[in-house]
Amino acid sequence: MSIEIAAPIQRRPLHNELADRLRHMIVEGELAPGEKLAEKELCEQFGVSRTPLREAMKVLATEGLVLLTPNRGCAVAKLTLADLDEAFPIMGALEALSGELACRHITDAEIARIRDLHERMVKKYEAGALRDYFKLNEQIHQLILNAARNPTLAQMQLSLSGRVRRARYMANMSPARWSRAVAEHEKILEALSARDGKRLAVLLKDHLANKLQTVKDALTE
Amino acid sequence: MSIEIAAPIQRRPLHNELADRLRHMIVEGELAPGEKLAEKELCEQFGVSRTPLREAMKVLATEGLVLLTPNRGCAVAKLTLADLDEAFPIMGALEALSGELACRHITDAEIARIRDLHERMVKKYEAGALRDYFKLNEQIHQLILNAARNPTLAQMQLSLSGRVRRARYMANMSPARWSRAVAEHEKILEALSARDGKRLAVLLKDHLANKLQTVKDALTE
DNA sequence: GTTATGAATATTGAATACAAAATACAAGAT
DNA sequence: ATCTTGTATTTTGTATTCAATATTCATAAC
Repeated sequence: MSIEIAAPIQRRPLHNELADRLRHMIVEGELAPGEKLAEKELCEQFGVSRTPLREAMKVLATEGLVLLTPNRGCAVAKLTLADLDEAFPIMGALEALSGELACRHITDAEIARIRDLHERMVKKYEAGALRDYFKLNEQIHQLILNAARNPTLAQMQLSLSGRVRRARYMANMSPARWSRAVAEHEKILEALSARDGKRLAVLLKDHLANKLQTVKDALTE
Repeated sequence: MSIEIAAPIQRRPLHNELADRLRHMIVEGELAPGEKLAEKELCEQFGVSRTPLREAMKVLATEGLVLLTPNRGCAVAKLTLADLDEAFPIMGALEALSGELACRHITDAEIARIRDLHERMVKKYEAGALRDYFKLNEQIHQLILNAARNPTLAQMQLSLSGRVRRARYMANMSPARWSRAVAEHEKILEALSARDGKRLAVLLKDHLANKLQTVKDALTE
């Protein structure tokens, strides 16, 4: 008998696959906010029937990415300023909590990993590579979230950041704000290294509040 | 021409109605955690076809009330101790935030309303009417949440409390814990009246932490 | 020209039909 | 008797069909 464990054959329901694909398309901005999503069209595009597509839509609607209006179809949810004003304080509170929890649970190896990402992120900042900076930034926040050891929290945070991500605000962040964000990250790393949960919570909350201001500035111009 | 506006004829999709009904049944404990939900059976019970039922299930699964396993159906999500340990700190953080926001926005009339509920709640405590106490308690928290003027926050909080509500822990709250909870509510009302956001945030967070302990005590006996 | 009306068309909602997978069960092998 | 193995049944996943509603567009009235 073999010791090897055969990898299970990957088979998943169409509605899952569809929900993932559509979620990705919405979050990444491939489908514009407000865009009408006609069932027939999407079915042809994905080569599936309406049943699994409609099931996927219900999921996305529950996640707040899509708006279903009875008898008149489905549209990508718009992102209003009010939405951002609502979402960011929540994200701030959740990040603050995850910071506190992370300080209790994080290992030295995880901190080292974050420090590594942080240093690479700073280099991207110095090089003015905003796209790469943003990516590393996200990874750092993700690792802190993982260190909190609270999957429910991680999932909620992920869901919220998916919603606001579409704002695509980073594209026009002012030099002043960018430099400030980097400075904040420096302090975040410090607090995390010292495992100072209270301080990290405050830093992350403020960091998110500033991010909201950045987004709003970008959107109102 | 009449000034009266005719009430719109209420027509809603079956999947909405089904999701609401099933959600209620799960949250109120009419469907036990872990219970298998066979499509055929539910369809007959509600007198609908499988299509809208399945759509409703996708919604409930996204909300975390139900667990879908590919090709082998649907079951009411179980509530583990780990789930509670995850959910309560999040609820604490969200309540803290809503407390802070509420202090900024709440009107005198709203505070008066809460004070009224609070006093009635205390009377129920003195009378040992736990069921009524619990109901008023919920209403107070709900009003604070509304006063925060953040629908996204309210919705997330509602969703989380729906999940943990099934624990039905209040049924066996010790006299000591109950008295403590009432004392906490007294201070919560004070802070709210003084519109002391920071203090209210701390009180609500601690209140939730204590609630978690109550639940865990009730479940482990 | 603009607005109102109604038929034709398209789209969504729900039920049914069909396909694929899982479960239950019986017969045979060990 | 227990464990396989194969078959029947049930259940789930997806496609298709039918029905209800909304939209479009042409026509007519003003």
